[in-house]
Amino acid sequence: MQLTPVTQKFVLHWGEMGSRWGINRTIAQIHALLYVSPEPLNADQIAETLSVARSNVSMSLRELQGWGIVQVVPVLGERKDHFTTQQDVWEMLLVVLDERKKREMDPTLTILRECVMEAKEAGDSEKHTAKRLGELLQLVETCGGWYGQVRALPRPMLVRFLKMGSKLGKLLR
Amino acid sequence: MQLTPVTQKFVLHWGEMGSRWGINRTIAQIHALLYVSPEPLNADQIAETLSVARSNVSMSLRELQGWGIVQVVPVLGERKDHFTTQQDVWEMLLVVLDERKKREMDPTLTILRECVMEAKEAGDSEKHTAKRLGELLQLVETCGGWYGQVRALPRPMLVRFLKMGSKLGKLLR
DNA sequence: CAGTAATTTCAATAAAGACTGAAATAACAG
DNA sequence: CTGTTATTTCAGTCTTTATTGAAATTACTG
Repeated sequence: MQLTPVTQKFVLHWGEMGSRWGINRTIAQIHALLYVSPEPLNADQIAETLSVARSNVSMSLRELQGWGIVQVVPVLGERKDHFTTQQDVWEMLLVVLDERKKREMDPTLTILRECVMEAKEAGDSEKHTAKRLGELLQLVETCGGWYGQVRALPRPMLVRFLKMGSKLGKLLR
Repeated sequence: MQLTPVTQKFVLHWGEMGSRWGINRTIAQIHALLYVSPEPLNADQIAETLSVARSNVSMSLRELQGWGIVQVVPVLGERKDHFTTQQDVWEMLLVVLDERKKREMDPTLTILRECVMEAKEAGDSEKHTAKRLGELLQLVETCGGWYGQVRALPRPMLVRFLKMGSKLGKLLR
């Protein structure tokens, strides 16, 4: 397996972006590779193509499966596991957002609620803190609630909604 | 300067979240500290409170200023620089989103466009790649365009829009 | 059941990233 | 100017995170 120039460019960039968003570079590269690959790949092919250790690929694939964006597919006449990623980009985006919401936003909500409670109990000395954290909490809650609504839209409507863009202003009056 | 339990809890959590999103832990902690502080703080106070080196604080503050969410404020009768962060959480969110769009989304758009072009030029052999990257490009463009629209809404309308949530479904029919 | 292939685990190592402190520079006061 | 205070820079060090490869485990095949 040999990367074409285009694929290589994309894979490298995707890895770079991943690492800026707190995702391990190699994991992001594997994801990119699977995304553009016309066929499912097995772990050895991935390792060879990206020049990383087989064991690293194994762990990374597991991680990606944990995120729900990579899955094993059986390939006829092949004994090794083969892997693909979500082909529908919208679905992929939503799955990632769901997961990050669960992993980062929800715990943040919990902590913020606790902090606001505790700050209120502490009385005057923490009045300012309570106010600030309360505002932050509200923001996170609002965004979370909004996402929940959007998430529940049937796909075509969601896409329509996002493409609508320019009509937003009018719509809201 | 001594952190209260509530503040400490918040600062630590914020630092943790930061690092999951590709933002240096200390930088995120400083931001959190400034956010809840009733008054602007100088670099020495920050260093002492968070137990990090003065020089580290200096670099981190510079980074935060680069992101546009921390600024210097003059304090009467004080010679040292004092720092605050955006008090309005919505403004803060938008500033961060703008910046990440500029730093990560825009370059990604550029690369994707180039890749799609090159893949098309390469003919049949890259047909599949062209299709995949084209779909991804479309997604990123759609999201970017939508954000631009939302970003342009006057603040109150933006908040109203996000709080509306539940009416979204009906609205779109 | 062997025997072989595939995968995973994990201790050791390497690489990347973050932090410090000493020294340089800049800003100010008298 | 000169002395003092404040800030920044950056080479070296430390910490964390990522990666490897050998060994163990698991999954198949005949």
